[in-house]
Amino acid sequence: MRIVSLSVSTQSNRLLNLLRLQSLKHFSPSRHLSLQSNLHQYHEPSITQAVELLQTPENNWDLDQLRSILYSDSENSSPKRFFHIARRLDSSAKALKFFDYVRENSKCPEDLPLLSSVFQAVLELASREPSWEKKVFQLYISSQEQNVPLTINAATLLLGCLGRAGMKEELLIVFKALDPDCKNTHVCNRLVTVLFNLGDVGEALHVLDEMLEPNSISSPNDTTVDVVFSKILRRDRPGRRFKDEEIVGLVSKFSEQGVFPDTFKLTQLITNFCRDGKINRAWDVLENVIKSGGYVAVASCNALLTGLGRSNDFKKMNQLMAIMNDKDIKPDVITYAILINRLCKSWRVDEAMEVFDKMSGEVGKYTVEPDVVIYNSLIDGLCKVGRQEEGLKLMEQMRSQNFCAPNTVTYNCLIDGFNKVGEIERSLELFDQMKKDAVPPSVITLNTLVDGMCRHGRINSAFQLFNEMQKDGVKGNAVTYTTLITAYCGVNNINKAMELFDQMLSSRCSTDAIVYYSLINGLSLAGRMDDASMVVSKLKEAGFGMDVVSYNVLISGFCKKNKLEKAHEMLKEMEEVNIKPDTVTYNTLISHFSKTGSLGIAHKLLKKMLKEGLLPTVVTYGTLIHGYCLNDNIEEAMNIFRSMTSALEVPPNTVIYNILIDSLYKRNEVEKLLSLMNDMQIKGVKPNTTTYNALFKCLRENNLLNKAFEFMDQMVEQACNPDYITMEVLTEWLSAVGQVDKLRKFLQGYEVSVQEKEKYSE
DNA sequence: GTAGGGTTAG
Repeated sequence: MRIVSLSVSTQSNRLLNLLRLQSLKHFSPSRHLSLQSNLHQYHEPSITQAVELLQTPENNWDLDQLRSILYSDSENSSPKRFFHIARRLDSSAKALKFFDYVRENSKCPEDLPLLSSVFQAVLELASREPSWEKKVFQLYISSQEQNVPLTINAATLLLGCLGRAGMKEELLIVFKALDPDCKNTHVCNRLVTVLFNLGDVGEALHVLDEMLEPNSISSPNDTTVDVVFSKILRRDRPGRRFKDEEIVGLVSKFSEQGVFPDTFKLTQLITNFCRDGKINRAWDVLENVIKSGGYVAVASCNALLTGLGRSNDFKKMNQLMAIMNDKDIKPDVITYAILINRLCKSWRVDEAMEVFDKMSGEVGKYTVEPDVVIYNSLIDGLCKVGRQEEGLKLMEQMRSQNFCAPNTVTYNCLIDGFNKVGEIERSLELFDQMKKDAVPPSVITLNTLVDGMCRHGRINSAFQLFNEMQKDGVKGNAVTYTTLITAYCGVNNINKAMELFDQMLSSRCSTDAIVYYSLINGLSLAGRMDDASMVVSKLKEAGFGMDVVSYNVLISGFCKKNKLEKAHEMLKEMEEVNIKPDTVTYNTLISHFSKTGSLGIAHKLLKKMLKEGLLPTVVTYGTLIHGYCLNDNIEEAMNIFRSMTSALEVPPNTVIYNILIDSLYKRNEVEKLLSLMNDMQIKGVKPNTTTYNALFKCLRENNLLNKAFEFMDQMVEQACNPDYITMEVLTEWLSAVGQVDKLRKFLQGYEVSVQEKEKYSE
């Protein structure tokens, strides 16, 4: 029955047949029983007759008739015929009786192939009967006792059965006892498959090693490669994972023998290595296959290009493109998309445009037609470097090409581009055009517009747009809420931020940790620590975790409110959830203790920080210097200032100078202050408005008018804008001494630059 | 291929 069903050409049967045909190549013809050849021959009346005879109870067998059917001529008593008779019996018990009959009527050793064939049929039948697990191995033992060798197919079947039954020990016994010429590729493939299924990767690799020996009769074929790489790629399979070097080693050894993973598996291997950041391994795999002359599709190269692109390795990308060119692997639209995208992401838009031009071969005709993705990458790239107008031109070019109409992403990129240069009106125009163009806006369109408006002070309009778009069916998400919450916190509208947060929680909008972090930050900066703590609880209830930055934010907030026990609680919690305090954590604490006069504790913290392997930064020094200044110990502050530059090579910045300069002004030490101003100039640290404010106050105290004029000129020269404090100090002082003219000239110095600034921002 | 936050010193 099964033979008939095999000839039915359903797809799965065709596949089965293909597999069988493939393994045929490696069969020793004398042993192999082909199910393919001359099927009809085994349905001839004599076979049916024999089967009918053998189906009757053994004591009813018509022995004469049987003998005449089976042994009348030598052509009749072939292994193939015997096999097909045995296989059509309805139980292994009946087949076994037949086996005994043949054994009694056969001459040894000439008739051994007959016995082997009948035994294969016995095994096949037994493997489909209840309690096959026990039967199959027992049958094997008895065949061994009778010195009947296994056919290749019997061996394969047996290995499969023992594997399925989980009988690993028996499996290896059977394999080791096989005749050497029976251990061919087909059988070894089955063993390897079975060992993989049992999770014994080590033993499977051992078998593979033997297969890979030179001149092995079981040299690997396509099935071997398929089995091995299927296992490697399916990481959920039982048994240990393959080591990277094992994978690369197998590819290389298979390649040497001229067998290769198929395109799909090769690409998967490369993708997986790249995803794990092991790009060199991916490279080795592809290189091995290419060098050994295996077929490599462009998809596999694209996988590697993606990996190389992610690590910005343009050198290797070019190298790969050269190899592809050499091996005549034609780049496709994906290849170009990868190159163009990576170049754009690295701000190398002109080179990206060059690649884009290269895609077109003959004039006006593309060798590879660019697609929407490529256009969008380029438009985004152009916008990110401030070339919005060129981006718009590309969008027009898209319209003139078939099947390449601008889509939502195209518009999103351009809208973001105009946002980034502050041209919100043009962003909104594009948004209108989008509607006319029947390009549907997405939540990203919404978020991009909301972000642009918020960043340019139009928070309420942004909120309005959000509501309108919700009505039009574009629902906001966690990103929308983050943007709005951050913006409202930024203008100190904490209540509105909290309101939005509650709205988000009560709507069924998806949330993530970032929304919570944003609000925690806003609340902490506003000093609303109880609210901040409440949001932290909600974050945890929602199943999210805190990160080091958020802990720092809270610690800073608690310190400023002088709630040290709360800050300490946070530190304890960090330890519990295994988040190590970082430099900012230490800086925050050191700053607090410096300011409150506990410089001893501040130094202890500094020591601990160093012990943890964290290097002090300019901020660390700044906090300590500020601490000593506040505690009226400017000498020690200066000591630290000097040591930071000499010993540890942390260059001071404007803030450091401002701390010292402000302190010197308050102590009215004008000489030292001026010498620091000089020091700044030597070190190339630019003073800012805060610096000049302290300086002018000090100069006024000491009535050093000419010095003030000098620095007023310098301030104009450096385009450092005065603020209301500068104006207050200078106005009071200069009008008191009748030098309003100088003040007027000072302000005139800014007029040009102020106008220029406005021109730029237009 | 497109969107969000980010702490510490003046």
